Amino acid sequence: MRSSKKKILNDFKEYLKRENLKFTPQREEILNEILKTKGHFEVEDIVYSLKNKKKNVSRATVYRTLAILKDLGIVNEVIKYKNKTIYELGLTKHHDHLICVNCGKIIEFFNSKLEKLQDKICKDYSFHPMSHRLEIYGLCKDCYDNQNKIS
Amino acid sequence: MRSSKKKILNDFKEYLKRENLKFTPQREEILNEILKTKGHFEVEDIVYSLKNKKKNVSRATVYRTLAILKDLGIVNEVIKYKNKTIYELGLTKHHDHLICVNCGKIIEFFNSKLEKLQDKICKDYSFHPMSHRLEIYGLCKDCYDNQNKIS
DNA sequence: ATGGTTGCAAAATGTTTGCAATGGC
DNA sequence: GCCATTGCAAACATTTTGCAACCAT
Repeated sequence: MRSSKKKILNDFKEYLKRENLKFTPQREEILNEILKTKGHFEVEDIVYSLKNKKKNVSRATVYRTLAILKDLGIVNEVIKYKNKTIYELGLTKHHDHLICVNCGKIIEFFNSKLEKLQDKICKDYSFHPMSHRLEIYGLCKDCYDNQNKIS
Repeated sequence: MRSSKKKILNDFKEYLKRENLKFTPQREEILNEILKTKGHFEVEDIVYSLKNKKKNVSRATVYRTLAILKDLGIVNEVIKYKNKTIYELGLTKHHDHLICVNCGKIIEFFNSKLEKLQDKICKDYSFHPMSHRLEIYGLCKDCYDNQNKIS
């Protein structure tokens, strides 16, 4: 495993200590829940899972903890979709998304040329990039084939 | 002018007729306001401008009209930033965005190499692209300089 | 006159915040 | 014991919606 749960937990604890924050059961539960989630998630997912497990963690605490985890880089905001924020575990290698507008499938990809080209563009505009998000919308192979079969 | 205001207005009227919708003074005022805006805008900008001109158009109507204009392709949602939607006139040539996380400034750019590279990537994944959105977050020159001045 | 449209206010949604009680360290 | 943290509810911000009056066609 690239980054073990143990290591992440330690990073989290160290970060909290460094920032003079406290390691609480709630924060631990939230982190655990996020680590269990392999893909994308939103606040409500975490609240719901914890409630199901009879762990009492308030929605406010989830929001507050996510803010910390975001600062730490353990989670990233992926996108605001339908007025709500979607997060992902930020430990995986950076990647972009191909999103099928028909079936909703999300294909992840990474292309270093693309990354370099973006850096060059930023330089041209004297812009100092911190992160980026590329979403390409269209039809995945299956949906494209199906569509052409029918018509 | 690539697409005159007159033509857009006509497109709008035709679309409304086709969809069995009505051309109302409010819809005309909203469209005019949007056409006057050269760059990005949000709902509040439109509401505020119209109020200043003593044109009585409710916020609800602005939202409802924007939904129509979005379907028609006259406006596009650019991003959801800080939980609010930012729009732009959708008639301009395709471009991507550099977004300053400090001052919120949005810089537009277009790079044909980038477009071609994306097409290639899609081909590699047998994905048939229809549109895309690239947002690069970071610091604009001014904010970057200011930040480094202080510390 | 018919049926879409409007403004309003209320509701819905997602997120943030003030505060008293709690609990890490 | 200090001070960050928590849960709660209230506050906020944006967007959506129900409804009665209205108006474009």
